[in-house]
Amino acid sequence: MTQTHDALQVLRSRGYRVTEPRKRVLKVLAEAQRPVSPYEIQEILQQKGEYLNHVTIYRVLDLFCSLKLAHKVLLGGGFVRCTLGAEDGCHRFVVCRQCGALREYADKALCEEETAIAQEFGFRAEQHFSEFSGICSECMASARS
Amino acid sequence: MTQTHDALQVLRSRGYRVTEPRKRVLKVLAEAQRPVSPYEIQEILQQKGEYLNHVTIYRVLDLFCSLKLAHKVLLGGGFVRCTLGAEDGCHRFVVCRQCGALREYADKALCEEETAIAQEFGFRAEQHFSEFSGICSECMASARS
DNA sequence: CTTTCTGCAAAAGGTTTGCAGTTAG
DNA sequence: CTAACTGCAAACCTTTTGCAGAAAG
Repeated sequence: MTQTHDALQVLRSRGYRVTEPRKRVLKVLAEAQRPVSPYEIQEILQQKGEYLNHVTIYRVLDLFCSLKLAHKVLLGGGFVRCTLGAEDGCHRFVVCRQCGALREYADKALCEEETAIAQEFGFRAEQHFSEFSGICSECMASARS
Repeated sequence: MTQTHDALQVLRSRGYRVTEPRKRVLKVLAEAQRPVSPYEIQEILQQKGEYLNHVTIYRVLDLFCSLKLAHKVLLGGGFVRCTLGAEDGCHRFVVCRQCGALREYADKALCEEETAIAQEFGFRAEQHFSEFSGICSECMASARS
């Protein structure tokens, strides 16, 4: 995972230390295919026999979010690795309401439209952040509803 | 507020009772210019000398959300009156990161674009829900940052 | 070695549940 | 009157804080 390696570089270059807990949380986020909550991260680690105090996990996630290495997904309330380095200030997610599967994307056109709408309301747009829920192909196949 | 009156009609027509607590919570939501949390609602009511148990507020909000009379805003975690009757399944918000001021809007073009993006990922879009943060005109004026 | 980070204990919020009593219709 | 609703108590889960000891660089 070069991506994980890059993240560690970000830590180092900003003067933060590369520690075992930080590497573990990063790995869980990288391997999770969906947003995971602090306590879920703890459980996942416990299954590998790697214990981390939940307070530590909270603090690591806080740090990661401030460095844009992770992102707090609001629908459901978990955390995900940020997969986007480009398109700054634009984090868009599709979340499957059934299984929680998540895809991140960025879209310039959407940002421009939203910025225009914001201006009509007297707002200056900064962070474009959107989540929308639907159902993924796998869940669509399994549940005929 | 005819809107409040309409909401009471929705309750009645769906077989729910129109009670004092429900009217009070509805009024607070209607008067609030920003998302309010359950405990904030309790405080606002207390200032008017109207006490409600927090559990009741939670249950009223749950009901309102299920009837689409209210909406849970994820940024910040409060609740707002749903101002949209039309454009079903489309709830978009601009939130001021400074003062929490909020505007709700719907936009068909955005929905269509998002639906198309979802399809590329194999998702069928259902609820279009977006929030984006910025800064409102008042906060822009007061803080020159 | 020194500063940063982690773990522990504990507290502080937020949210949910069960049940008895109240109230709307 | 009766089903629906509220209040209370208590449990539960999540998040935060302070401090002493451990570890990175």
